[in-house]
Amino acid sequence: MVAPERRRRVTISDVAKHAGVSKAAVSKVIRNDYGVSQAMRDRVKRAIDELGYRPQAAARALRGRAFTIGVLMQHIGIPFYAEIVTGLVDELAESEYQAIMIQGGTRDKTEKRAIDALIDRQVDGILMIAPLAARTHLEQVAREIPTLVLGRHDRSPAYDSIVDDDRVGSELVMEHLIGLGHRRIGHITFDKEHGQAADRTPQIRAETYERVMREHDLAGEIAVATTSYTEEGGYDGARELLGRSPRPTAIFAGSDEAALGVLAALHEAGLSVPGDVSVAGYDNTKLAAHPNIALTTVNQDGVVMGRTAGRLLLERIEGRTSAAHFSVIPSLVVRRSTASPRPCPAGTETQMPARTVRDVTAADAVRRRG
Amino acid sequence: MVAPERRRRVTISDVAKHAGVSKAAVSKVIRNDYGVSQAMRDRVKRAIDELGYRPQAAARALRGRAFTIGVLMQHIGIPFYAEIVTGLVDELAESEYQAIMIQGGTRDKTEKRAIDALIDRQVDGILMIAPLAARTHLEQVAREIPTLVLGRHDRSPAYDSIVDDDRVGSELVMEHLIGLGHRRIGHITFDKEHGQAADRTPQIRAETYERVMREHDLAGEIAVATTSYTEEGGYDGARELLGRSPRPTAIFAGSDEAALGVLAALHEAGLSVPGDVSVAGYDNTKLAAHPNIALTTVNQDGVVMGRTAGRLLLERIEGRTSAAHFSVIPSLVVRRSTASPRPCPAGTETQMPARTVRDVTAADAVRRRG
DNA sequence: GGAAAAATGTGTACCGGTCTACGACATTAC
DNA sequence: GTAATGTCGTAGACCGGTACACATTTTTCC
Repeated sequence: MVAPERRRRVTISDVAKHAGVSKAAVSKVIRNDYGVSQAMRDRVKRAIDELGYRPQAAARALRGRAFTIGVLMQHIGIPFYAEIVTGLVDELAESEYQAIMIQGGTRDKTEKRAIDALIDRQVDGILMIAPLAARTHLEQVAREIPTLVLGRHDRSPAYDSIVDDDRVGSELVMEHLIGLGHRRIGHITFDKEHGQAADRTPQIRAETYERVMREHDLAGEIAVATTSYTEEGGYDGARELLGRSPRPTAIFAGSDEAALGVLAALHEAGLSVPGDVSVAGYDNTKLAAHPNIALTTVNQDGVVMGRTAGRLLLERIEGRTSAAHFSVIPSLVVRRSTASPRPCPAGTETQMPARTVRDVTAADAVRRRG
Repeated sequence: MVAPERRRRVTISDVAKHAGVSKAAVSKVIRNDYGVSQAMRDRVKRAIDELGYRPQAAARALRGRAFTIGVLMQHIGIPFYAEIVTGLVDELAESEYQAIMIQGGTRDKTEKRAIDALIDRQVDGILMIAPLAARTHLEQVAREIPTLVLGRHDRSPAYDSIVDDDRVGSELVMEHLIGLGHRRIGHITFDKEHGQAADRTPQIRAETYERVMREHDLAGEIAVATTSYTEEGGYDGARELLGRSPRPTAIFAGSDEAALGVLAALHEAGLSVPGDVSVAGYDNTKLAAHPNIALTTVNQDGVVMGRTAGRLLLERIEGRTSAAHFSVIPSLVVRRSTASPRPCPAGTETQMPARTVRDVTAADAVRRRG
């Protein structure tokens, strides 16, 4: 067997020669530039097809664009991030741009390396999902490359941003629980001491929890456990809240991850859900939807966020200079983990619709902000 | 406020000028090339630090390497893929290479576009996780760029490959169930009719199931439902198996996804797990580990696979031409979804350790194959 | 001490595109 | 008929690196 001789790739010069025109002409056709006759266009396009030519991104990047959008995320295994990427990829599908993902990890140092890697690869735009970096660093990056930050509440005129409206989401949960008749509602949050919190999300959720409690004259029932938004954090937080007397009849965990820990703690304590304690989360992760878990939670439409991100980035690349900030309205997903505090007649299970999603349309869900 | 004037990036020429040497010298230092004195090295390195220079990947790619490994996957939200990437990133951390991920989607066309995108971006190596493409196409890609295919059983001398040893994994499940005393064990598999199956994985699992049944003189009890490896497939398959009389006391679903569907179907039928029916899956997804699900399943060490993939790709890039094929030995994770078929005395729950993972060390888990 | 060998640094042609400047030609205006 | 304008195509510099060829030292060895 002959060694597989690596055949040289077809270049723009090959196409030019094959079509009997100049390199410049081919380039113009590829980029849909001005100053090409229809005849020329057809001719070049035929040559491109015949040779199976595809421009090399690296060469293009050197002078013009790389036609690449870089997406930075801590970890690729997070379902919500996957939704965002789905939306982004969807939006970019019609364009010539390609999305590439890079893992930044959970440490400042590794994230910086990842961001640098994207810049070094000349991406045309960067979508940062919940980055750890300091705001000044983000602004510095944005000065070099169109940047969109998703999931952080600290806006900047230097870059676009998209966030979930955590106020609305938290209100939805609280009004739901209170509407069911709960009064002793606990909350699990976290602060900087317990992990990397470059963002105010937990604060907003906790503040809203307290505000709604007060608005319903339940200030005396406020009970917050400050741990972290992880399964362990939820577990610890739940144990703390359950230790109080009287114990809460409902727990609003700041995140689904934490809510899973809460469920584990309740399971261990021999308490039933929602019979003894109702549980609600935030984020609508895939786990939350599973019938064996059936967690009431808040859904952020990641796909819409991703689509919007793609659109905004393309706009920026096309030259927009003013910053755009979007807030996406979440919706409540009621499942079987929440019910009225009074137990139902023995033997019958709470009859809540298993997967009622009060969805808003994409158009409603996104609203432009000042 | 002054418009943020985009400052020109520091280039190799800037460094050369600042250090008072030639471009070529700087390039040599960067690449650790032969023919540089220690004095020169120090001088250039200082200049690099002082200016904060980082080479531009696009420019490097044009002539030499891009220092980029491309990872193709259907979807970034799959936890097992995330593990692989973790291992890969870990392995690459010491090198100068960076991993970028790209979504291929679930259709041939979108996958092809993604692969082309990687090639156009001049990546130095491609890791394809369970690609859909035909073998000939993969070989064609491998002729251009060092390629490693993960999770497909069809080897080729053109590219390296890493697979889970599905025979061993399936044996582990079956021996476990039979060891518990089960005889009527059903299996859920899928075939090409029910989805994209470029690979023989389901076949191997199903064949092993049947073989082990026969080896234990249980040929008469063999019951296979052919649906798909999805939650819906598991649901449908379980309903089919449960319809038989007598119904199986255990179900070995070909994948965790399918197992989740099985659980849903059992739940709906009012059957308890593992009291009435034991359930085992394959893949050890994150869901399977959750206490509310606690599924007995087979764990493939994705991190080890990723690390191995990284090492093999770097070897290839360095010039290895012979193909390497690795098989990773999985391990059984026993959780609460499996127990002996005879119900325990009423009131006590089956006492199985919740999260016993019989782990093999990384060294044992990977073994080289002809 | 002198020749051969090794070590070190530089000049410069690339890589494959993009893009500006410019020339040739056609069309319209006066 | 000539000038002005517009359309179309090409030449060639350029992007920021790499790597080869070569000149110039320095070292090694008799």
